[in-house]
Amino acid sequence: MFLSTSEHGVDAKNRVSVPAGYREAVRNDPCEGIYVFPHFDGPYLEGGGEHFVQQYRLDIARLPRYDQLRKDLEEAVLGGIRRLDFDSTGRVTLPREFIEHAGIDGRCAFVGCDGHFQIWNAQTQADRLGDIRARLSRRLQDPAEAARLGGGADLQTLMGNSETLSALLKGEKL
Amino acid sequence: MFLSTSEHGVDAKNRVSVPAGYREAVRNDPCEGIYVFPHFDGPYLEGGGEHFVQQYRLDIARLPRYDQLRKDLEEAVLGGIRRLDFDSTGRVTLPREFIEHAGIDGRCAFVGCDGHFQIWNAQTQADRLGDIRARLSRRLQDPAEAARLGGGADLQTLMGNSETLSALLKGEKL
DNA sequence: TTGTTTCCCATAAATACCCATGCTATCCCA
DNA sequence: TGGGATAGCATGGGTATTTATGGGAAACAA
Repeated sequence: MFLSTSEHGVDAKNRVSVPAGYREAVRNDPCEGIYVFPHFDGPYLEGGGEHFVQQYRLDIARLPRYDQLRKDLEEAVLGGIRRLDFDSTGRVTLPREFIEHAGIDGRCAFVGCDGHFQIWNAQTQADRLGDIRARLSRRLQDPAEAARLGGGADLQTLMGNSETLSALLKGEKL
Repeated sequence: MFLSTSEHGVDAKNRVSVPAGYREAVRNDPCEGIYVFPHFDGPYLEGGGEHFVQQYRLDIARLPRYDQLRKDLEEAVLGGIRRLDFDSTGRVTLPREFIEHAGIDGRCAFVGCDGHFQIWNAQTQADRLGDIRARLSRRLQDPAEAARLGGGADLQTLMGNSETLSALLKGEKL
């Protein structure tokens, strides 16, 4: 999966090398490339492999057909997604509107988030990181917030407490 | 499937290039073209390939024979659909009434929504996108709304990502 | 005719493809 | 342990191909 952050240059043709580890993560996908869209939540792009798109399609398909949230997601997410194919050296070309949305000028940062990744203007991302760390530090001092993060139960405990997991372990289907 | 948004010019003969990726998506259909109709939900057209039409036929066929909803859908959807064939360079000619319905003047935007796509007046679509993003961003800050969209990772996802968990769920011991 | 549609060709811009270079971390052997 | 060889990665730039789009000739309908 997608892990770690790395910074890359974006050349005059809007090409950028996708981190080798990310390419490795999508090696078994049917197509040689990544799916990316301008995120609605801020000046950054979100992307991933086949599985990443499937997850959005699934989430959207679960909503009622004429639900406003569904229609919005279809247009903003599915309508925004573009498949970016790797060239022979593992680069992709960013569409101009993506570059504008993320305010990328020369350098960008890939931030791995397990099942997906983000692409930021390199400087913006670097600045954000400090704020994010400070916020986390502050928030997790609140026991209630800390508890949301797993509450201290490890897998063993979960297995003992969860009927679903127990069922699974007995070979039943979800 | 149909993904991504792209803007194209509509010339004096009402011709417009269908995005290459969309043509690719219907390559295996029996006919060289797309099916389009003026949507009842707003000033835009909706279209797709063979599969798109079949889906509507199925949905409608499932309704009782003399149901008003069925009759309306038959007339508005099935009656509105036209097959637009590609010319040798991948363009289609939009019927006059389609152009009027969508208020297209010079430029239009194709918005891919997975199984189908929409065609908007380019400016209208650009303006809407800003609103949609803002609405989504706002809505998904509400934990209740966010939860509708899948919430935390489900077990299947976790299983796909973690060898340890997969092993666990298959009954192996830690 | 006159207006409309279909087919064909021309061109410009955007995109994909190819090969070359420099950097760095790693390995191997003295 | 040091230093050169090596492999993988990031990056630069030239060329070919595809795509979008404009316009004209031929076929068709009113």
